[in-house]
Amino acid sequence: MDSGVKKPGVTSSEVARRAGVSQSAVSRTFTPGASIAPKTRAKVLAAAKELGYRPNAIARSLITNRSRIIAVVMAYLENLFYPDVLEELGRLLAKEDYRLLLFTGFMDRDSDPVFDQLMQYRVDGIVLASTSLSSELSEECAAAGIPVVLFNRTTERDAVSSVTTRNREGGRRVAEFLIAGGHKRFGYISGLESSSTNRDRFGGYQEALAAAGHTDIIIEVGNYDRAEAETAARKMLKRPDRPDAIFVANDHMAVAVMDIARHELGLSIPEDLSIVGYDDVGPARWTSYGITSMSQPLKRMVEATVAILMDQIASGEIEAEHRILNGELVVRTSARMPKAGVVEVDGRRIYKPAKS
Amino acid sequence: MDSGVKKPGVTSSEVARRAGVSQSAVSRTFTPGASIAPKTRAKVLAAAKELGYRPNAIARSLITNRSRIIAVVMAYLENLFYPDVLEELGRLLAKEDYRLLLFTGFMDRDSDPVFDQLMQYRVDGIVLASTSLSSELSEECAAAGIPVVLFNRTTERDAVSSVTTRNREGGRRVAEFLIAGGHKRFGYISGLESSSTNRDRFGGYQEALAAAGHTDIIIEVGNYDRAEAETAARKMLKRPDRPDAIFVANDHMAVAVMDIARHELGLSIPEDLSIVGYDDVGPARWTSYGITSMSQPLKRMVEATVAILMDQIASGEIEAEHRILNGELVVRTSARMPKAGVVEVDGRRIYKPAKS
DNA sequence: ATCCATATTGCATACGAATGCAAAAATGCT
DNA sequence: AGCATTTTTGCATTCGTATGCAATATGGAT
Repeated sequence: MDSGVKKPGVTSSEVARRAGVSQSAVSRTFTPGASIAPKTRAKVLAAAKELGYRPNAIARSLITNRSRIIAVVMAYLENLFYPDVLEELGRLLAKEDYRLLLFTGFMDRDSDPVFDQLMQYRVDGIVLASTSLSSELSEECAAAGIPVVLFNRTTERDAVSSVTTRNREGGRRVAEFLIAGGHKRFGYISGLESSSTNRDRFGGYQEALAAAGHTDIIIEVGNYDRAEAETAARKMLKRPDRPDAIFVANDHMAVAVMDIARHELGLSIPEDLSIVGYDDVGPARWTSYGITSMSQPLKRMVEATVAILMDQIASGEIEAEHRILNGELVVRTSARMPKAGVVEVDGRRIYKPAKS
Repeated sequence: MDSGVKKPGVTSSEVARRAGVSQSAVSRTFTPGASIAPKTRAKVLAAAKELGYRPNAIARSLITNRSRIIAVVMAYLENLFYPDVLEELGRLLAKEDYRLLLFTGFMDRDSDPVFDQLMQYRVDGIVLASTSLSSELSEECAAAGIPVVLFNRTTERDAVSSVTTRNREGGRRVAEFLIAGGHKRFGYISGLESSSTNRDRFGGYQEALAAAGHTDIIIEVGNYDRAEAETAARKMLKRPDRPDAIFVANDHMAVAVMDIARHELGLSIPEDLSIVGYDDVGPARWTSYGITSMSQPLKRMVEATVAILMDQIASGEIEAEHRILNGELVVRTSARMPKAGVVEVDGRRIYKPAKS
């Protein structure tokens, strides 16, 4: 229609004039708890609709000092786990009437530019699912008084909240499962060595293996990256004493490892080699892979994340809270099955050893 | 440290006082083109650093009437193509000093709440990569004077900009490839029937098949959804006259179709059945699938998208622009190869028939 | 040293909505 | 009807920054 010079932008004052009331009345009409007579309210709403008025969130933020925006920092989206998280986060935040500002695609050292942005937009909260710059960034934000939740990771000083699963138990469970399956030589393809998640998963794995007398784990580094995982797999599987069981730190890498093992090295899975992953993400469920994997209860993790944020925003108190959820070892076809301990729950097969 | 009551928030006036200058000087220090003496600037910067000042983007937006925020609307992220797009978009937008507000996870009819949000936050531009609510939403936004770019889709009335690839040619190319491969019975597993992308891909496929005398295409609907694609594949492949070549409207579904064909129905690919997909997305490249697929030049598509937005924002003119890019048929192992026409470019094998 | 052109600076105001306060209107009660 | 409450309303101010304008400082040329 019009040549679209700029944006028009109907203001509350215009609506007020049109409705024959004060600007305050308009504001109160659009403010949930405010004192406004039903009759006035109706007049205002009518005028607003006629003019196509929508309250300006920017102006509102300026005065309320809340942006109703949550920043989400994710290093990369290649691993489907994160898009899934993102989608669920978006859903829950929308339900709480919050928007999601996404920061992604920079694994570098430079946390500062990101931090600057966060501060500049006065976001009400932050979800940190970035592997690398967690600690520095989280400290800064916490210091600035902005609620932060570390998603699927933690830092030593627990000054900042986090939502994780029992990674150590998970690693232990994987080891028990593989031992019960009768495996003899164990490998581990690690994630980012600096990440808490990786340390814990490996820690539990190593611990349980050691308890069973296996102290020689063959380790390669995958850094949560597909290409690096491929290289790691090649190296590990070309050894004369190649493992007959590999725990891969996440499914994203496990998929790559399986591809290399099967199609490049001609190994049969699980006959020649068992593989267990972590996350229970989409591709793990695809029949071409069927990865036996420690699940992470994504929905509940996201729920907890949002709950913590909402709590802290509402109370103004930033007290670090650590939510640690349980995962399950979902049994599929990528690893040899133990004789006992696999039970069926809701159509899924879960490894649940009797003792523990 | 402090009990974290609320957010402190250093203001430009505080910095001004500290630096012994006016608030205007502070503002100008942080405004790229502004007139400010180097000496003053230095003083301000020093004071700003001391106090930990960052300009308040909210307040700035209020007065400049630009939020430097681009809204991205994506229906779902399950298809890795979209996370990839998202990541690249984030990268390029960041480079232009724009933030990315993500809306996702609502396939429903209700475009209105989303639209409301967009308007309330006075976003400077919108990228619409949502399949369903494209047309309605885009019209509304365009009417409001906000630059909109449809990503990987179009509408009839070309009042709103779009970035797509030659889907019709793509469909045609796939047909030519399959015909050249000596296939006899052709199937198509469609995406959302209402989407322009699906219509075009199928249109080209059908057209080229018809030109070669094949008028009986077996069609099932997959709606770009994995589960539906599985059902579609089962139905199609259990027919006595099952096709020996299937064009699946995107790779996300093609993966599911391959899983069903191979593991549920025991078919060999490409011996018993050839499959061609679209997008050339991550899993298509994984060796377990090796999907022959029409590529979409993601980076260039995103580049074009951002370019259009920046143009329109800068000029204030909203003139619909349609960028249509070329894809290539990347040949892998999921479909029988024709005798001729496959050439190697940059280590990838591409189907490029001599004639056309 | 003087004067002019140019570069800097501060003042005052604007952006659009929210809100404390006091005035006004509506309601309840006797 | 008269008075005490309670509910609504409008006024005026505030949030933090940008910017037009006029005032001032700076630098160069003569």
